[in-house]
Amino acid sequence: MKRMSSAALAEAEPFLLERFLPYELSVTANRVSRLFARRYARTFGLSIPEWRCMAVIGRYALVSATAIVERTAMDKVKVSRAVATLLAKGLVRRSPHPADRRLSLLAFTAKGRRIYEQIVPLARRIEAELMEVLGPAERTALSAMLSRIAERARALDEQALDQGLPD
Amino acid sequence: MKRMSSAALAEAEPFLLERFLPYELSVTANRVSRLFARRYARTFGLSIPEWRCMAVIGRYALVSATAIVERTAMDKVKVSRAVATLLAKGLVRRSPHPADRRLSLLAFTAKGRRIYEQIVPLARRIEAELMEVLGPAERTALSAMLSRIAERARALDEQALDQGLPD
DNA sequence: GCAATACTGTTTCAGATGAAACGGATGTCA
DNA sequence: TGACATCCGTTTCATCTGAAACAGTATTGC
Repeated sequence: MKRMSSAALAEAEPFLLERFLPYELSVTANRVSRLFARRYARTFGLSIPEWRCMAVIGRYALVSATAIVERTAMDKVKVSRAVATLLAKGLVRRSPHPADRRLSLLAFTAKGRRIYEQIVPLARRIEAELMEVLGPAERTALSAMLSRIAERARALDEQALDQGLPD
Repeated sequence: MKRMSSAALAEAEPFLLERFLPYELSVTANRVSRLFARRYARTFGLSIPEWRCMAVIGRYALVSATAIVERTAMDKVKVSRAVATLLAKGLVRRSPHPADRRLSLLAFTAKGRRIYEQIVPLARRIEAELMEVLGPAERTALSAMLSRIAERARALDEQALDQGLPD
C-alpha cells in the first residue's frame, strides 16, 4: 500500500458517527439508563435520581444531602429534588444534625427500608441480565476502562476551563 | 472459607453505587458528553444534537430528517429542532424531495461545509486525547462490548414492554 | 466580639426534553 | 375512485434540567 500523510488519510477516511467512541458510549449509556428508569418506575415508582439517593442512604444510614451529592455524581439541585420527593412519598425521614443546623440527616422510614430491600436485588438482577453478554474478565476490564475514561474526561474538561476562562 | 447460599451472599455484600456497572457507564458517558458539548459550543457554537446532524449530512449529502433519526439515535423531535437551528444559522439548506413531498432533503451550505471540515478533525482530536488512556486493543474491545450491551438493553426493554403493556 | 467569608440546601428562571397530538402527503385495498 | 391506514416532520404541553440567586448557618481573621 502507498503511504499517505496523516492529513490525506483523514481526508480519505469518512467520518462515521456509529464508529465514534464517544457517540457509542452515549448511546449505550442512554439505552441502559432508559431500561433501568422504566423498570424502576414500573415496579416502585422511583426515578433514577431517587433510586440513587436511596442507594446511598441504604449504604450509609444517616447521611446529609452533601454526602449524597459526593457519592452519586448528581448536582445538589437534583439531589434536593429527589430527596424532597422521597420525603413526600414517605420513604425517607429527615432529622436535624445535632451540632450543625445547616445539615439535615436522612434515613429510611420503615417503608423506605422495605422498598430498598426489594430494589437492590432487582437492580442486581437487571445488571446481571444486561451483563450476560460479557464474560467476567470483560466486566472487570470494562469497569476499569470506564473509570479511566471518566477521570481523563474530567481532567481534560478542567484543563480546558483553566485555559478558556482565565481568572 | 465457608460456603454461603447466594441469598446470604447478597445479604452480606453491601450495595455500592460506585461499583454498579450501569451507574459507572452513565457517569462516564455524562462526563464525556459534557466535555464534547463544552468544546463544540466554545469553538463552533454547536450543541451535540446539532453536531450529530452535521455529521450525518457530511457523510451522506442529501438526507431526509428521517435518515438522520435512523443514524443518530435521536428522536425525531430532537432532530427537527436541531435542523431548525442549523437552518437558522445558515449551515444547512433544505430542498423538497422531487418525488415525495413529505420529505425534505438536507445539505450543507458553503458555510456549513466549511464548519464541518473544521469540526471533524476537532472531534477526532478530542476522541484521541480521551482514548489515550486505552491501548488500541482496549479501544476495539470497548467498542465491541458497548454495542453488545446496547443491543442487549434494547432487547430487554422491548421484552419488558411486551410483557408489561399487553395488547 | 464582629465583619467578611464560606458552606448547606432550596428556589427561581430559562432552556432542554420527549410523548402525544397534529396537518399534510402518500400508500393500500376494496 | 374513496375510505382508511401509514408516514413525515412540526408543534404543544408537561416535565426535567442546572446555573445562579437566595436565606439561613457556621467559620475565619482581625
